[in-house]
Amino acid sequence: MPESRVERKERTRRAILDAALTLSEDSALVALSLRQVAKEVGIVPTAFYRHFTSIEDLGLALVEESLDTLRSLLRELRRTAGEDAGTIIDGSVAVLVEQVRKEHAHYGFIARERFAGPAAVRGAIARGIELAERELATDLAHLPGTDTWTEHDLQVLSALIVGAMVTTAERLLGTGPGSLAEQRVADAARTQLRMMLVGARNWRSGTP
Amino acid sequence: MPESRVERKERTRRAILDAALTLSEDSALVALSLRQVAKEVGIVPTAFYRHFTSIEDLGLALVEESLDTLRSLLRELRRTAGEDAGTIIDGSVAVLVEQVRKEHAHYGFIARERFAGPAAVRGAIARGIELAERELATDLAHLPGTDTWTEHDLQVLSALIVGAMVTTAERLLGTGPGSLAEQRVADAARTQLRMMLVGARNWRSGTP
DNA sequence: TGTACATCAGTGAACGCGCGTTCACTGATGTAC
DNA sequence: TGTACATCAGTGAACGCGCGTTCACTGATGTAC
Repeated sequence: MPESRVERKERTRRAILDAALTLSEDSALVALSLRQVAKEVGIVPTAFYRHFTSIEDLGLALVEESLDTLRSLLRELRRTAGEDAGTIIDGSVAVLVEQVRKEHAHYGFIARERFAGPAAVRGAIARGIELAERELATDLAHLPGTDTWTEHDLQVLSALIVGAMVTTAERLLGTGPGSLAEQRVADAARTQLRMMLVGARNWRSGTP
Repeated sequence: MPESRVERKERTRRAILDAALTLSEDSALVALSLRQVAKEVGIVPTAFYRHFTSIEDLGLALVEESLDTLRSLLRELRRTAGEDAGTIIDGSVAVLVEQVRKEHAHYGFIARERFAGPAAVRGAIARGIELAERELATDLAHLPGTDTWTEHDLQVLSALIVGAMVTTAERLLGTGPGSLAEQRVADAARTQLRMMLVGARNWRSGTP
């Protein structure tokens, strides 16, 4: 049974998105040209318009699917929780490494566009990270030992942890899968999370 | 006394660097064109070649002076140290806020090019941040209470602190000078440093 | 101090190139009867 | 099942535009004597 028209169209659309991710890999979305993308996909430049109204439109689609990937990471991280602190830490770092490996194109895209992208893209990424901070703050509030914490301190700790995870993800992007460097980054991340955990356990809100 | 030829040349060179920083502000170095820069400066495109051999050459000059700014921040931070922990934290955050305000163009440039820039630029920025991590690790080793720490743990804590400072600087870039948002970011940074300090004080290397 | 020459930052015309976008088209797939 | 028509992903020529780079130039500043 041959490919239907909609299947073929979807396949080309997917190829355009993948080509855009590949081509922007060692530069930025803003440096991408419609003709480059079309050439990489193997279609004529004008055929691009059957799938996207402009390069900006393509960029927004990439942001959306990259943020989807980010949201699925958050879901996966929460799914892993529930055990004791040490297990949560090891499990979370393992999930982070695995997800960054599996969707490295999306995470690379987010890292690149977070500050260098168009204003709309930067805003969307910032909101995605803020969402992660708020969700983590809520989770932290339900943990034992945080009943004396102010909401503000929970939010600040959450931002610290998310920031460390973002930095870890960015470092992972610079290492090869299964490499010694990757193991060192993952190991440092686990130690950092443990240090923050020790800090949190000994923290009393209101202490100067 | 009229401007000498070398003075005038230096002034134009400075104007080109400033125009490049301004024009790349809401996009990236890669999106900058020689003709745009020349127009902004008020010279004819070909006059650009009297000062730089290419846009890439201009980019490298911007990286160098941005990294100089980063190094002067590190020097300033170390100069402030020597007092008790609370004073060090308040002083460091104050210095960071002040420096990011004063040289926001350079810090913005670093934030943008850190992941989206050409490989040579990304490498230079990464080395600048690694240098900060190593220097801080050395400073931490000379502090009382860290004698039981392994070198590895000192390095990891250092990376955690530098990462939080980098994230703080990036957040400051998104706030207005003297704004409420700026105060909130500075306040969160102080609290985060205190939390990490509490973690460090209760940390024992080798603890699982 | 005055003159003759050298230097060189900035000019302006010209080039070939890749860009986004328009338009009329082709021909395979899908649908109505 | 067969035919006639509609849809629409992809084609190919053409356009005007901004780009980096070349080249010969101008005229003010600097230097040698």
